[in-house]
Order: sequence, then structure tokens, then C-alpha cells
Amino acid sequence: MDNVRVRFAPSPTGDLHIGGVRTALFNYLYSKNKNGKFILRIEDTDETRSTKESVEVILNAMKWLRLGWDEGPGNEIAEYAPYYQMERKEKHIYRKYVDALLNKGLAYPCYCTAEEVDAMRKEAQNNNLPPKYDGRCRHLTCEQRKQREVDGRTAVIRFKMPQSGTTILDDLIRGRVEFDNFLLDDFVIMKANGVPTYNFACVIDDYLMKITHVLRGDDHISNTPKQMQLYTALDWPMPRFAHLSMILGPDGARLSKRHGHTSVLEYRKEGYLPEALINYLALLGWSTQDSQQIFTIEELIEKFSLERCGVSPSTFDPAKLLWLNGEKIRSKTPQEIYYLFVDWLKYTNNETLISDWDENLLKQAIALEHDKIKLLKEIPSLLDFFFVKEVDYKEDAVMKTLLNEKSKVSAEMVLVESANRLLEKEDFSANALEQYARDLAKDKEIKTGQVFHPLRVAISGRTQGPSLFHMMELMGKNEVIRRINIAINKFFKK
RNA sequence: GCUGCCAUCGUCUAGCGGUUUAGGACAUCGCCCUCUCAAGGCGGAGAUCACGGGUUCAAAUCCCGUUGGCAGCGCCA
Repeated sequence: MDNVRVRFAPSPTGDLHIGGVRTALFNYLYSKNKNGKFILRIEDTDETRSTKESVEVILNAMKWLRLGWDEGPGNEIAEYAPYYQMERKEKHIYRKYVDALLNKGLAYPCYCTAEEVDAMRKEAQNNNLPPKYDGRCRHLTCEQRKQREVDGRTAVIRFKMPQSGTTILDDLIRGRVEFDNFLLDDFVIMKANGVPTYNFACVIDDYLMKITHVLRGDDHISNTPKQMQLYTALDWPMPRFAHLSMILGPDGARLSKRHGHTSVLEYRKEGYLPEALINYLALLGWSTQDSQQIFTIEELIEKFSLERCGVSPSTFDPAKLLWLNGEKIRSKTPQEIYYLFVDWLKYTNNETLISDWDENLLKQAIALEHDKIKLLKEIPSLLDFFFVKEVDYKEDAVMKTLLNEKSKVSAEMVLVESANRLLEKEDFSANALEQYARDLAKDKEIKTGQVFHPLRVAISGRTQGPSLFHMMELMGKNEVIRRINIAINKFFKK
């Protein structure tokens, strides 16, 4: 009977942040799990802070995360469109319901100034009372109203909140929550400029868009009784509500800009995969009985349920996200990683970084370092030595130590010997190379590592990197010998 | 100040009255593997289940209180 319809309704006042993604994700997962619809609605009624750019950023971020919406910008359904609240305002959608409430006597114009309202709240607070608008404009007569208009005052429309009884919320995650109506005040539903406020527009649109479940952050829970009273006043059926726990920063305060990276865009720039972010965020405030950690999006959709959403807030842990990103990268083929990397370069405007890199060599190099990559952005620094003409030798300690005191075997000897012997080598496979190196160590009565390490530094300029012989095989004989000779000149020739 | 929400290893969490010496994951430490770094395997350490009262034969699990944290209290959303 109930075709599930949920929505994610961001306000375009900045980047899409982690908390927003989590809310969007849970809505998405719930709708897909229930075979319902996921709707995207832009709540741009804050005219001073909403921007077109922000809308674009949010839409793009959603697409990148593959949180596709069934209805919303770009996917308009005539029955419910438009999906931008300011466009809906232009179509007088909200005005109609404001008038309805006005006619029913459930709303009224209020002429108080911001200063007056502010003073009321302060006063109440000073008397240890809940800060609220005192309803002084509730019973203005027609004459009084006219007089204020003549005085040049503009009116907002306030909702006449019942002042007795309780509003009971049966939250799908938190259970029963009661609110004393006396504590609720006559909140503004339409601003003086004719734009509806959040609490009003939200209810109207959720009703008109036939939203069945409102899944949103816990920070909205105190808005819920206000909205519920609006449904009652309008005589509309209510959606079910589910309030998700907050995501906290390391200091225990709600995750915000001052905690560093909070925009999805920043994670994209760092080289995180969307599936890692999705998987990680799903784990914040939701879990399975067996505590499974790694999920594909299909598994998340299949296993997601509101009953298993937690109530306590959770701290965002970048270390675990990083681990998950490594897991997701490891689960891809080198080929896939290559294309992901290319996309990342495009996104970060870094394409020139690899413009002279051989594509095929890069793909194979990625395969060699496959399980070391945790972030796409690490790929250049992990593999650039494959592509340079001049190796940057930062590590030289290994070259200076004498390998065998007795026979005076040195790193120089290892390199010179290698430059000569490898020249004659027909079989340049990793296996053959390893055999060669081991034989050399045996001849010179030194440890295998004493051959491996100088070779590694000579070839790559570093003490750590991919498997030495696979790296040599991939570089090829000419390049390997060329680099060994360069190293000999650099370290041992004056 | 008012109201609401929350409280299990450093972090994410399992646990929904007895099967728990509280399980898993990340991080951390050690060992193994090994040409380095990773990855992987194995193991360790890490939680008097915030505290105090109840209820019960039995409580991390139910109830009450305390404390602490967070959130909301706009003509922002």
C-alpha cells in the first residue's frame, strides 16, 4: 500500500558536507531497500545565502557519490515539480496554504520588529522561562492592524500554536518523544518578503510530494513538533519521522568546518573513492548484527533498516575511512585504478603530471604497487621514479657502507658487476633476475640483501618500493643498466 | 536559562534479563611471511558496560535519580 517516498532536502548555502551525505545516503538506502522513490528537493528559501554555484556543487557531489535521485532537478515529474522551493514560491504554492490557515484563524499577521521579538525572548530567559514569542499580535483587531500598516510596519505571518497539551512523536529510530505544547511558540511561517520559512515550506512540500518518511538529522528533532502541529492544522496525514544520530568531530562537538575536512569535495580531491565514503558513512549510526564492515552498495541496500540505526552520536574517524579506501582500491583491478586515477587527475587539474608517462608502463606499475595505494593522490609519488630520466637519489647511506670487511666487497662492486653481467642477460624476467642477484651474493660471500639494496637504490633512488625484480623486469634491460651506470658515476666517480 | 536527545575498549559498534572470562572492526603493539615498503596471516594489550539507587533468583540489558556530553531555542535551514 504505502509506496515509500523519501527526500533529501539540502539548502544550497555551501558544499555538500559529510553530515549531509550521511543523511542523503540513509534516505537513499531506505528508499531502495523499500523499492520506493528517492527525491531531491532544493531548499533555497534563504535568499541571502543560497547560491546557484552551491546547487551545482551539491548536484555534482551527489552524482559522484552515485546517490541518484528518482525525482528532482533534472528528473522532474509534472505532478510534483518544481523541486526548487523558490520556484514553488513563484507559483504561489505556499501562499495558498498560508491563506488557508489565515482563514481558519490558525495563523495571523504579526507586526513586531526583530528587536521587539528579541527583547521578549531575552526577558523570558532572564526569568528562567522558555524563550518564545509571546503572541501579542494574536488578537489584534482589524483597526489595530490597519494602524500598524499605516505606521509603515510590515507583517510576517505566524502560526497559532496550541498552548496546552502535548505533541507526541513516534520516531522510527528513537521511539516515543513528548513535547509540551506550552513550550512551543507561534513561529513565523511566512517572512515579510513573502518567502515561506523552513518549517512551513518543508511541511507543505513533504505533503504535496507525498513524502512518506522523513529521515533527517537529530538536530531537527525539536522542529518536529512544530511541523506536526502544522499537519494537524492543515488536516493532513503525517509522514513517519526518523531522526538520525549526529556525526561528531574528534572533540565531541558536531562535525563542522573547524574540524578540517568536512566537504565531500575535499575527500574527492584527496583521492577517496565514493564507495569508500559511502561504506564508511553507512557504518556511522548503523550496523548489522554480525558487525560486517565492508559492503558493496548493493549489500547496503539489501541490508539497510531503520531498526538497526543507532541513537547515540558517533565520532568521525578519518583513520578508518582511510583503511576502507585502501580496501576499496585493493578490490579493483589495476586497469580500473588507472582509469580512476586519470579521472582524479582531470578533476584536480593535474593531467600534465603524467602527460609524458607511458600509459602501458603506468598500468603495469600500478599493478606492482596495487596493495600499497590508499589514496589516488599517492600514485604519482609512489610511481614517478619509473618515468624520470634522471633518478633523484635521496638515499645514499647504503652505498657508502662496506658490505664485507674481509673481502672488501662494496656497493660499487655490486653495481659495476651488475652493469656488466646484466648486459649479457637474455632472460630479463623477474625470476631470472632474482636468480642472478642471489648468485652474485653467493659469489661475493655477502648477504642477498646486500645485493638487493644497492640495486634498488641505484634503480629507483629509494630504499622502499615495489618488488625489486618485478620492477627491473618492467623497466627493461636498457633502462636498468642505464640507471645502474648513472648511480655508479654519481656515487663512486669523482 | 529553557527543552530535548545521548552515555559499552582511544574510535565505530555487537549485545535487546541468564548461552558473556562483554564479541567484531579501525587504530596501536608483537610475531610470522619477506629483497624494502605495503598487503596478508597469527597473537597481545585495551571496556570495573558514566555514576548511584532500585526491580529480579539473575542486569551492560528494565525503572528512577545524578553527572557529563551534544543539540535546538531566528523574518537560517
